Amino acid sequence: MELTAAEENYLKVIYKLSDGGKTSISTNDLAAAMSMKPASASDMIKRLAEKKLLDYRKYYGAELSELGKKQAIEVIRRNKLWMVFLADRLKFSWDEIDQVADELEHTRSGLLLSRLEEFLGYPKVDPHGEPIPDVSGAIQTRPRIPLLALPIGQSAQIVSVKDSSPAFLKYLDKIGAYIGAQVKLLDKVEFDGSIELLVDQKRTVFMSSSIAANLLVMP
Amino acid sequence: MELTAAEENYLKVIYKLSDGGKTSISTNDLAAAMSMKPASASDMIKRLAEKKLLDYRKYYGAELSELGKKQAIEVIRRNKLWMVFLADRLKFSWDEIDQVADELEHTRSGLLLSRLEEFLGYPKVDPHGEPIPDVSGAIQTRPRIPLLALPIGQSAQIVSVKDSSPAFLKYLDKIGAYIGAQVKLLDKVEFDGSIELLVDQKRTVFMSSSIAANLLVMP
DNA sequence: ACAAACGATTAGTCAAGGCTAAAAATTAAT
DNA sequence: ATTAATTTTTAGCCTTGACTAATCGTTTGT
Ligand SMILES: [Mn+2]
Ligand SMILES: [Mn+2]
Ligand SMILES: [Mn+2]
Ligand SMILES: [Mn+2]
Repeated sequence: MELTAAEENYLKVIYKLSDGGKTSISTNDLAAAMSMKPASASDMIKRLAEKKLLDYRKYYGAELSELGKKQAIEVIRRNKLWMVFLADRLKFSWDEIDQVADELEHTRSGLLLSRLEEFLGYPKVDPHGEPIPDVSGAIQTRPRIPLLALPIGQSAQIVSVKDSSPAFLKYLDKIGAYIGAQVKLLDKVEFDGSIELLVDQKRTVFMSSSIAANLLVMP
Repeated sequence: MELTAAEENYLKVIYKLSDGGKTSISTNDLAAAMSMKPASASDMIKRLAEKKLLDYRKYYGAELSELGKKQAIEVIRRNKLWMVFLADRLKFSWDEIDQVADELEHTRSGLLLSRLEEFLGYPKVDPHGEPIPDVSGAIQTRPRIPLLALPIGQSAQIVSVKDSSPAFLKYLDKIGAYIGAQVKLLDKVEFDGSIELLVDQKRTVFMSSSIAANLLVMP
């Protein structure tokens, strides 16, 4: 079953919007996430339904089928492996990666993918700290909590960022809060939820709650 | 001027068929080289002419314009850099490379290309020994002659292969005649043009003239 | 309960890029 | 010089995947 690049793009976004294909998504949400018009999304939903990639009841939203889920995960796997290549080997910064990986992810060649994975040393997470699905489609999730949920005085490792905007990533860079950095929550301000953080045992940083809310850590 | 993948594929093939864009090519030849129907090639030629990528007189063939030549060389450059990546880093064998590189070559990102080139160490030749155009489009050709034209007793380095068929490449592998290998022409049989060759100062090989005709060497 | 608002689908259009079949132009053979 | 063969172009059709405008269904506010 050969999917086109457009179909793969839709599947990937549907998967992400619907929390791993578990919940139903609306036409307008899909269109917005794809930066397209609702009519186009509606069209594509109908076609994906015909190909049995999702279950669809008119006017009531779409949900990925098992097959659709499998295909979406495959695309995500390709995307993340290319992300690792771009970040680790080609020294792309976080904010430059996504667009290029969105193109490379559609190169269809089983050999390419397995060789790339081997070349990269079988990475387990992408540059944002998200787990990479393995060859069978299994996604190994690690226990992680929002930085804000960490008890005062406890240390943890930054494992993931929820926002990918250049501004946000640039800020993280500035304070040294990269993926894998060790942090310790020194204090929480009750009033506005802002926090005081020790980064890599070196630097103390004050951070607003809206920033902290986008960081996930592993205690 | 954004070119589609289809347009880039045609330009690349036109360039190669027409000896660097210098001579005019026919619709049928182009169609055959693209594995498409003459009607489709005719269609595309018309569109490329409208975009000033080639000069075209109905019924009399097409020739690349300076602009078209420049674009074609750019595609070839991307193609060859990916080839080097696939061969050197992902350990693809010669016969597995071409199809995948034909897909990767269309990924459009100036940053990607320059970083990839840097990562690969600014290679000068592709895995077949063909020179890689530099960033300005210049192609540095090296003096090279057919193996058959080498005088008896003279040594030379294999720099390029003219055939890319799996069977041929497999044979070269077997006798150790990779790109860069040092060879010495020991003897020529007048009758059938076959030759006796010393490969890498180690092995003596007998080779038919049809094989030898596909090897280019640098004395 | 019904109208208005909102969300989703359909109808119709377009461009790219393939195809087949038919027509036209060129080239080769008698 | 005609005719025949070959090459090239055109005409018409198809699919994908976008769009706008119009319509249809559902949900909400009064
Ligand atoms: Mn994509
Ligand atoms: Mn290509
Ligand atoms: Mn067309
Ligand atoms: Mn459609």
